[in-house]
Amino acid sequence: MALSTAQRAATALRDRIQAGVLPPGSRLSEEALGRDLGVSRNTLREAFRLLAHESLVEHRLNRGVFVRVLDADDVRDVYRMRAVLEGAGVRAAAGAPPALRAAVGAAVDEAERAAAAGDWREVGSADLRFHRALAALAGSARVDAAMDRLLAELRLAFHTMPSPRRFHEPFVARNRTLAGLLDGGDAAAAEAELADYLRHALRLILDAMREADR
Amino acid sequence: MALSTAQRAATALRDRIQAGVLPPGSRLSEEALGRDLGVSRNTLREAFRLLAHESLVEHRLNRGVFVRVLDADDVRDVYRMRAVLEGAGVRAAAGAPPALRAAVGAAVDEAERAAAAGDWREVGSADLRFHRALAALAGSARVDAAMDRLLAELRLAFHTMPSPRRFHEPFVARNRTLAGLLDGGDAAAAEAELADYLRHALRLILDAMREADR
DNA sequence: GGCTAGGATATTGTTGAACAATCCTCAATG
DNA sequence: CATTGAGGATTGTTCAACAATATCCTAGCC
Repeated sequence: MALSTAQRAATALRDRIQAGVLPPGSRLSEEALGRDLGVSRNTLREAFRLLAHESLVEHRLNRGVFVRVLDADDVRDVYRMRAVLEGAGVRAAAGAPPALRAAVGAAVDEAERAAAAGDWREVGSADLRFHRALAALAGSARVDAAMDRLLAELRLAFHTMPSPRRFHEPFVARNRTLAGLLDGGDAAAAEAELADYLRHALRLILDAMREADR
Repeated sequence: MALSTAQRAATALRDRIQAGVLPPGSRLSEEALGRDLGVSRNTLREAFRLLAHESLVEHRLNRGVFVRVLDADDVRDVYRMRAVLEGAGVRAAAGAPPALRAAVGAAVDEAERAAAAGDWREVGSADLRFHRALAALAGSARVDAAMDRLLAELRLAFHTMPSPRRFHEPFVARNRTLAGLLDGGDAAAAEAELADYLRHALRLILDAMREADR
């Protein structure tokens, strides 16, 4: 037992949330979930704190914990922060270790392979890996951790996307373009491409959210 | 009672940590602290989770929680992340709302007043406010939150600084310089000044840490 | 003397039950 | 229709107990 019971309960909940079994807005009843997962209320509460730390869940005093709901403002802010972290990575690309630079290209390769196979779910996660690799170029553990939290949050919003293909397909080519600019050492162009990419992706998500609201 | 018992316990512990009553490395005994604060072990554990979220405290399975100890690598990484967040703020300064830009200047004013009065502790916290205001120029709630966590972590390292004056005095003038460059709209110069400022501050802290290790 | 094994001790991890405090529902009232 | 209040459900907190794990000390060995 390398992990505590609370950590295992948190993992079980995290899986259910990201699989969509517990959709955003759901209230997580301590009694029902505790019975379901076979842990006591106190332990479940510790698990809740862990998930709250990851912003997957929101704790409201005396009202319980709820699966996080991202509104349009949240999504806009997530993209602002993405621009900060990924932008830092892109600017640091020239001086970054070869291993980190290679990870960027590898993620693009995987996305292209998955796209060719029509596996859009895998395209999505390769896309996340690509952008995580961009931020990692900054060479900071804290930037990496912040990026991970950010992407976990973003995954919540992806649940409202109707067609994974329509959302991910346009970005495979853009990722390739961006990786090419980085390899070529054209930092300014890479930064501009990244900024435009993020604007584009943000617009698609916001459109989908407006759509889903009706 | 707007705050939960756990939150109040966390506040009490946070105060003791930042006041140096509980120095980095201290083990926080559940029983002793629970008796001391008048809360149960379960509630204290919830408070621990909150502080762990702020990186003030570290939870090791089956060994308890300890006041966080920053080593040299941690401090270097904190400054890498500061460069990312504050750099983003500086680059966004031109387009930032007037209220946010005014906050930058106000923090410098306060630091100068405190320096004139010889209150070096207040100079230190005005300095933190200044840099928080820089990051805030990015206009992102998530950047603000990340910056707050970062500065809370950094405060832990400040405890090893022998002379607050020697550490804070040189930076009052540099902050003024930086604010001037921002007001003048010279973004590139401001960015360069920020980078050099951070290098300078990092070096002072690392020197002090090496000193303290003997 | 120094090292290892093993057990006593202390601390954390987890549980279940109990009660207090708070929120939500919904019917009765004006 | 808005308000109020009782009742029920859920969270907040405590307590006591036991299990699991780490730490420390001692005895025995080389």
